[in-house]
Amino acid sequence: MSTTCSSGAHDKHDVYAAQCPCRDVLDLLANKWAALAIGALEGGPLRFGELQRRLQGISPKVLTQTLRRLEEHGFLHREVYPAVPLHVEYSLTDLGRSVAVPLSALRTWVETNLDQLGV
Amino acid sequence: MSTTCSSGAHDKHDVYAAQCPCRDVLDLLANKWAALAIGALEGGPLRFGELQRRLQGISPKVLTQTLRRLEEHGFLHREVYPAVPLHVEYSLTDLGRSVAVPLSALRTWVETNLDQLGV
DNA sequence: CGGGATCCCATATGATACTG
DNA sequence: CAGTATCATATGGGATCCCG
Repeated sequence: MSTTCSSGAHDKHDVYAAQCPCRDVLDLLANKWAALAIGALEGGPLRFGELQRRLQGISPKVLTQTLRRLEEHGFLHREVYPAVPLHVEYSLTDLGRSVAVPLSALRTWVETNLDQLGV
Repeated sequence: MSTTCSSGAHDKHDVYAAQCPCRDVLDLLANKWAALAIGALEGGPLRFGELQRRLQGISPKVLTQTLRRLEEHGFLHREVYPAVPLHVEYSLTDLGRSVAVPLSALRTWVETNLDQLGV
């Protein structure tokens, strides 16, 4: 077994444990848009509209939801510049840059191995 | 920009493109159980019941759904041994073992950085 | 043992329109 | 510009029971 599957000792860091908070984090990252949003911010801060343009097909409502959840968990930072017209920038935190690494690896895997799949 | 965000040239391998099949694959992996199931099989073939015990909290219906989808996409193989009682084994294909790498990295990241998150 | 069949709900996702 | 408000839908997920 590669990962901890013992279940019983220290479930707190075992994604396979039912009540492990790890699962919440994994669920947060494992949705249709979170991984894409984080990846889009790897190149530097972006504004709401720029993000919406990059994440093709996302609606403003869903984009807001996604960004808010990621912000609550400390993956990204939201900076408001009070001006007219309004200016808001989203950027990765250290934690966000950290998780961006494995997420990028996954995205890259998909793009690279797409032809192996019957899609 | 780290990944391809140009959108216009070869969207076929750009997860950010709306109609890219990459997205379907990413969505397949990005659900509550798929990544866990693949990880559980990294140590070798497992039977249905064993999988259900490892993926704590999953119902038989959802486990079946998860396994079927992964099988359809070529990530794992389902082998039936006609005997009484019935014996069915699930194992990773080459493709499954391949994608298990980035997925493990993600799971490990979560388990490792859990304390950095307010959970 | 390994599911299939059902019923049901929560939530993620979506399309559109509107506003500070 | 950057969202919020609404309404609608899809589907993932869960619980239970049953069957070969």
